[in-house]
Amino acid sequence: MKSRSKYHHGGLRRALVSLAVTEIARAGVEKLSLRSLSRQAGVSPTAPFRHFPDKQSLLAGIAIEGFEELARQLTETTEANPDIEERFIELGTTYVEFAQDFPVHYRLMFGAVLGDFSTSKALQEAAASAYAVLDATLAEMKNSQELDHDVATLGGLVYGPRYGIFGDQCAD
Amino acid sequence: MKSRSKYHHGGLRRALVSLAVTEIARAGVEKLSLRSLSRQAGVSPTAPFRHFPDKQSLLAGIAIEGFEELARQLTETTEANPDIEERFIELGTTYVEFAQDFPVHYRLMFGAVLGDFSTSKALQEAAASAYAVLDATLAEMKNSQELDHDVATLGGLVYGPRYGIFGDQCAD
DNA sequence: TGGCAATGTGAGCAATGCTCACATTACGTT
DNA sequence: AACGTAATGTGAGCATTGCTCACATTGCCA
Repeated sequence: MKSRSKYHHGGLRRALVSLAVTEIARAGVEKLSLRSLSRQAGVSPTAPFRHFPDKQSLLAGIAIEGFEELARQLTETTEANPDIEERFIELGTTYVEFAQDFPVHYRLMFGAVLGDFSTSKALQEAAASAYAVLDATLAEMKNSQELDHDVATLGGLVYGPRYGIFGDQCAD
Repeated sequence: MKSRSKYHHGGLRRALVSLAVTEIARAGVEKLSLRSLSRQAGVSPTAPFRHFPDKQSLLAGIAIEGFEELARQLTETTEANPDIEERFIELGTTYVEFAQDFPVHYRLMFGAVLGDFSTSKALQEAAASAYAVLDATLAEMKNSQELDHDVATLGGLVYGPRYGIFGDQCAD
């Protein structure tokens, strides 16, 4: 039974993320306003704070969603390509396609707009599990090609230092 | 003769850019506040608007300064390396060193935090003249190595599409 | 059925970006 | 040297924002 005047939105968190993405695509991150999102969702200005402690966390949430989607797609191409060499290339293609298909997510993930990943453990984990998919193939290549360096070094060469090129965003 | 109570700041524009850079380095772009900068510069809250039409333009100003500095450094290594092959490598090194030395500028220039370069002609020009330095060497390589593709294509391969990988930031 | 946690509300506060009318200064022209 | 105009800085003020707090409503489980 749904009461006609629904006091509870039902899926506000998801709605906020979705609305935020379209809003950012339309006007840019700097124009994003929680109050505007609230209005669009038909909800009070303070409702978003039940789902995100602050505005930054909403943005982090989008990035997390992006890393999850990217991990999903990378896993898919991994499974679809038994041959390591082909798989390696296809993983690169998948990455670029992801950037084209989810530009807003991509910018938040790799665009240096989120200052410091260390502010969100969930974000770090989401990013890590996406990189893990790549590392798996890298490890396999290391064996089959008898490469000298460890996976971390190889990863640095292939996709650069994780989480951007700056110290404050580097893992470890 | 300088009156003791200086009504005019003298170099407010430069001061604002400089203060903004340190403020961004300390707290991130999203925490940057024009009013805070005014306070630090010892000036009224509306003074910045005499030098920048809005906050975005201040950020664009930082990026412009960055492109100018980068162009300067690239030119320097160009002149210091007669051999084309060595020069090509050294240009890459210079780029990376620039990123390390001017992280705040670098983020604004290549970090997808400034939404659309087309909003500022000055920004486009500053970026273009930095890329021009690279294109010069690319053109020289094209001849000496008898490469088939034109410089624009070669540039795309070497440093990716200009102004980020997204349509709304691409030149032309 | 009762009670608790989750979720949403409304008032309200300090801060911000920006506009406008006005003040002060610098500086080239005469 | 005097003038006048453009450049630069001021102060009041407006709408909006992020966020807090006390309170209301609901879903759900014992």
